[in-house]
Amino acid sequence: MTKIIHVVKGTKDILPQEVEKWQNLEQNALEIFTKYGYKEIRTPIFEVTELFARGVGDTTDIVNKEMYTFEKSDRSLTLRPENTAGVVRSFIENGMSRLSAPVKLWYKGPMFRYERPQAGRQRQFHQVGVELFGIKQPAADAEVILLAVNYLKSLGLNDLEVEINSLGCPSCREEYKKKIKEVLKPEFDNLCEDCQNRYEKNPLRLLDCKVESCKAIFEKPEIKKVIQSDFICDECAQHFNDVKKYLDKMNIKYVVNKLLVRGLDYYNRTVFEIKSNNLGSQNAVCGGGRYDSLVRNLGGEDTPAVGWAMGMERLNSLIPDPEEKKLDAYIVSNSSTDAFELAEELRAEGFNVEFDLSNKKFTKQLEKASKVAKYALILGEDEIVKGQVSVKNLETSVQETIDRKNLRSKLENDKNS
RNA sequence: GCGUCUGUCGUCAAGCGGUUAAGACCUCGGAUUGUGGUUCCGAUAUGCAUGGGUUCGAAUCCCAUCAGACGCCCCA
Repeated sequence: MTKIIHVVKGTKDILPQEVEKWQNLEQNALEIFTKYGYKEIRTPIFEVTELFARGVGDTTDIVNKEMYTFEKSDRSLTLRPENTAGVVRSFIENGMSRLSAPVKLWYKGPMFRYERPQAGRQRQFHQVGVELFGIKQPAADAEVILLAVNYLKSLGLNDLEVEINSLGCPSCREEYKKKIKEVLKPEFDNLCEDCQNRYEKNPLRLLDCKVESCKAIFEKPEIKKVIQSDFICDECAQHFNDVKKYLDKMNIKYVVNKLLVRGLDYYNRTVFEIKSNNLGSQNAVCGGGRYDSLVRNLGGEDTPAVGWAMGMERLNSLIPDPEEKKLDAYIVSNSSTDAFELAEELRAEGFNVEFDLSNKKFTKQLEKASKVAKYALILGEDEIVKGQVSVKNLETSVQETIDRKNLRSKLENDKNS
C-alpha cells in the first residue's frame, strides 16, 4: 500500500457534518454586523512580513516566534497571524480615511500561527472580527463591545464573562511601567525565568504570572500598592469611566480586571476579553481593544480605532451540534430514468431529493431511504403507468398512492405539520 | 521552545512476552427480485504509528523518530 498523506500538524479538515455550524457562525455574523452598519472586507491571506513586524509589534511572541514566513523573489512574505494589521493596511492604501467616519469593517477567515497545538489552539485557525475607525470617543469602545456580546447572544452563548481594563495612553503607561520596574528591582533575582524576561520586554505582563513564588512577591504590601495604583492619567480615566457608563446603561455585565494586558503592542486605553468556563485553559473567545496609533504607525493619517477578534473554533466548541438534517425525499424505483426525472422535478420545486444511482434491489433502496430521508417516494411500474407515486412517511410508516401532480402539495403539507 | 500522557480495522476498543489479534458500531452482501427502521447469517487487520534493538519467540519489554491529546509560555 502506498503511504497516505496526513493533514499537517495543527491543521484540521472541516468535514461535511461540521460545516453547518460554521455556516451558522458566518450567517449570524453577516446579519448582526450588518445591523450595526459594518461591511465585510476580505484581505489577502499573506502580506509583506514588515506589515506584521510594524503592526503587531516586534517584541510580541506572535511576531518573534509564531509567524509562517517565506521568501519569494527577494521579498519576505508572511501568512497572516491576525487580521487587524491587514485591514489597517487596506484602510490606508484605499484612502478610507477620506470616508466619513466611522468606517466600520468586519472580516472572517483563516489565520496562521506556529504554536504548539492544544485544546482551542491550532496552527491554522479562524477568526471573525470587527474594526471601527475614526472615532476616539468612548461610545465607539462601547458599541464594539456591545456588538461582540450581541453576536455571542445570537449564537446562544449568554453566560460568558466580559473583562475590561484600561492600559492608559503611551505616556501614562510608560510612567507605570517605570514604577513597576523600580519597585521590583530588588526582587529581580527571585522572579521566575519568564518574569525576568518580561521585566524588560513587557513589564505589564509580569502581573498575571501564575508561578506561586512570583505571586507571593506581588503580594508584598509595598509592591501590591504600586501594582494596584490607578496609574492612568485623568483623560484616560475619564475615557474608561465613560466606557463603563455606556456598558452599564446597555446592561452589559463586566468585571474590571487590572491584570488584563493584551499581547499585541498596538493597544492603548480600553482592552477587553470575553471568556468561557467551558473551554479548557485557552478560555478566551474574544479579545480586543482600542488602537489609536496603529494607523499612523503604518503610514496612514492619525486615525483612532477599536476592534476585536473571536476564535471561531472556540466558539464552535461552545455550541451544541445540530441534529442531522434529512432529505425531504428519497425515490425508490427500478427505473432510474423515471427516478431521475422525478428527482429533477422536485429539486426544481425546492425539495432535497436523492435516489439510487447503482441499481440496488428494492429493499436496499428502501433501507437507504429510511436512513437518509423523511419520505420514500415509490415509483414502480404501476405508478409510472398511472402517473402516480406512492408516498411513504418513513417515521409513521403510513403510505398512500397519489397522482403525481398532487405530490408537491402533499410533501409541503407534511413538511409544515 | 519546555513538560505529562497516549498511538491495535473507517470508528470505539480487548489484549500486559507464546492467542488463529476478542468484541461492538459503521460499511457491504445474503435470508427477502414491490416495502425499511427489529431479527438472523456472512464478508471485511498476514497485521498492532514508523525504524532499530532485547529474546528461542514481541502488539506486548527497551531506544529513536513521527503523530495525537492535555498543560506551560503566549494567544482567539
